[in-house]
Amino acid sequence: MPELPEVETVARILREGAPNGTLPLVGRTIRSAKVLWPREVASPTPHAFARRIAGSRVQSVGRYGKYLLIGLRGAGDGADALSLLVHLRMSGRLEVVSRSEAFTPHARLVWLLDDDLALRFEDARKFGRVWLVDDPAEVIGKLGPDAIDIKYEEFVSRLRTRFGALKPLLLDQTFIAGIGNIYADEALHLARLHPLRTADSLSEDEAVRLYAAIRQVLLEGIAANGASFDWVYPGGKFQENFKVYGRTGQRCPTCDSPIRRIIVTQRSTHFCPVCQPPAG
DNA sequence: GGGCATGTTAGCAC
DNA sequence: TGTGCTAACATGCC
Repeated sequence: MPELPEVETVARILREGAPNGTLPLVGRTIRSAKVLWPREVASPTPHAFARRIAGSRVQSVGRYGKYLLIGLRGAGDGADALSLLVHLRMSGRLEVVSRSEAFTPHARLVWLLDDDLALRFEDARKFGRVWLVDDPAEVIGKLGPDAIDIKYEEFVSRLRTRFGALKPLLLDQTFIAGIGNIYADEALHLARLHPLRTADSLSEDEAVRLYAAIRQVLLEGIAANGASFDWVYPGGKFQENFKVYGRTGQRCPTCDSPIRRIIVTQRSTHFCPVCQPPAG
């Protein structure tokens, strides 16, 4: 499921709960951690991870790029601040559930909470990762600015140091953090830029369009609670607004031309050949 | 069975 | 150093 808008939606639900009765995670005490698939614990060792997190209390839930940042206060006096970071990768889901619902077939980690609740990390494809660190920068320190927070001046100054194609650039989390394959394609279409245009070829006007398009598609995605269109993740509505992603051969909503699909750096890339002409 | 999948990383070449 | 290509991670759906 997870690009910036989907991760933001998960963070909001963990912070505030959800209308369907899902309770907030903030304020809960983590009694213990059950590691069902140790390879998803990136740091420290799974044993140390479980030992160190036990007894801590959830202070905050945030997001940076595609990472969930869960702020903890450790157990005991002189309690140290800890950060639990979760990356959902391709198929991760993180939800507060009742303890009786926690141990599903795809549950990879389960944190047992107070009041017979649990925080469940399901991940069919096992690509997800969790970290327990003193300082989030140990994990996210090399990421670029968050794609929602970045200001235009910084976006352009970073853009002007790059020379490669726009599609892989938008997916480069050290350039800008949070954009994935869907929102990259949607942003490039909205900006009327071909995915293989190079960063150094953009005019000032085109750079403005790209910046504005990124903001718009991400904010619309957040407003729609993200996108969901397969077996992985129910909930969001943004898939109903896709203009190009997954619409190969269908009509461009702007100009009625058939949407084309190409492969760029191993990723499916959808664009309108009329609205997004190649450089030339 | 083959092709596809919202992500990231390592190794390699230029 | 920047860029981009390939393979790998592991599983499930169509």
